[in-house]
Amino acid sequence: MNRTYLPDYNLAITLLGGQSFGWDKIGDTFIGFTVDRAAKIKREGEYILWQTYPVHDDWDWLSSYLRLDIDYENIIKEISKDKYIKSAIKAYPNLRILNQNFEEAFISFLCSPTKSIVGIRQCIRLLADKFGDKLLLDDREISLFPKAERLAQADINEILACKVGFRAKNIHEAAQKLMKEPVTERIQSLKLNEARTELMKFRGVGDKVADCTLVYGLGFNEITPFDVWGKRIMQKYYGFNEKAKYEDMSLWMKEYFNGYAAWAGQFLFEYIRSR
DNA sequence: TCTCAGGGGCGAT
DNA sequence: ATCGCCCCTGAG
Repeated sequence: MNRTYLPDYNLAITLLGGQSFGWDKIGDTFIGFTVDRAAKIKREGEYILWQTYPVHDDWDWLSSYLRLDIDYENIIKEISKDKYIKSAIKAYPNLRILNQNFEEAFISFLCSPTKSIVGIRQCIRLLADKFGDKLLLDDREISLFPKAERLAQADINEILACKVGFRAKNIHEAAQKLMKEPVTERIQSLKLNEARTELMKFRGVGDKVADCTLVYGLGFNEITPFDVWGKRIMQKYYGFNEKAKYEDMSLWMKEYFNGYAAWAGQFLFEYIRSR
């Protein structure tokens, strides 16, 4: 295991909250899989012990995944102007947003509609076991997140067997569409609004799935996804009424948090939902 | 055993 | 713009 100084990073809530679905805490070690790497991370005081697989010692990958390139202090400073956010930061210090692979985040959130987080996690593991590459983490075999290419080739019934229900068709279609043209490269090159429009052209992608993909898979900081909890919170704490539209709440958050709505939302929704 | 909501979105009105 | 339905699971 490598040892790296990283005091201000809340591994538990960042890795096990609802932004990525491939992580488990086994004993005091976080073990997770993504589409191209698996990793072990363990906190030791102000340091982390870590290893990556199948490529070992890949700090370039891990630091990018953990998104250590952003100016976290500044973001915290910016969003702390809101009193609820301030409380949330106090309750969950050092919560972060991960930088996930675009296709991985996209496919993950295609599994999410009307599912609980445990449900999504279960689907992702079944898909990984059926379609993902296998590799050995020391003494333990683990499946990587399936590549879109593999899902595109799959029989729809195989995908259905992963308990995704009516989402199977959406996942299959999306994977095929990602293979057809260089859609991934193109979407990754677009600005926020254009990328959002492109994502919404996929079957199964509405406001929520699009925004989750934009924030967790494409690195946009300036918007936040609203789930049912998010909507309730906006009503309870920020004066939106029951009829408030997704777009209205989204625009307001974008303005209010001035470029960092993603981070504000992450704190806010994590904080209130877990109470 | 049953009901119900769960980090929504689609398609018919 | 509204509303029933999509498939499946775990909680109550």
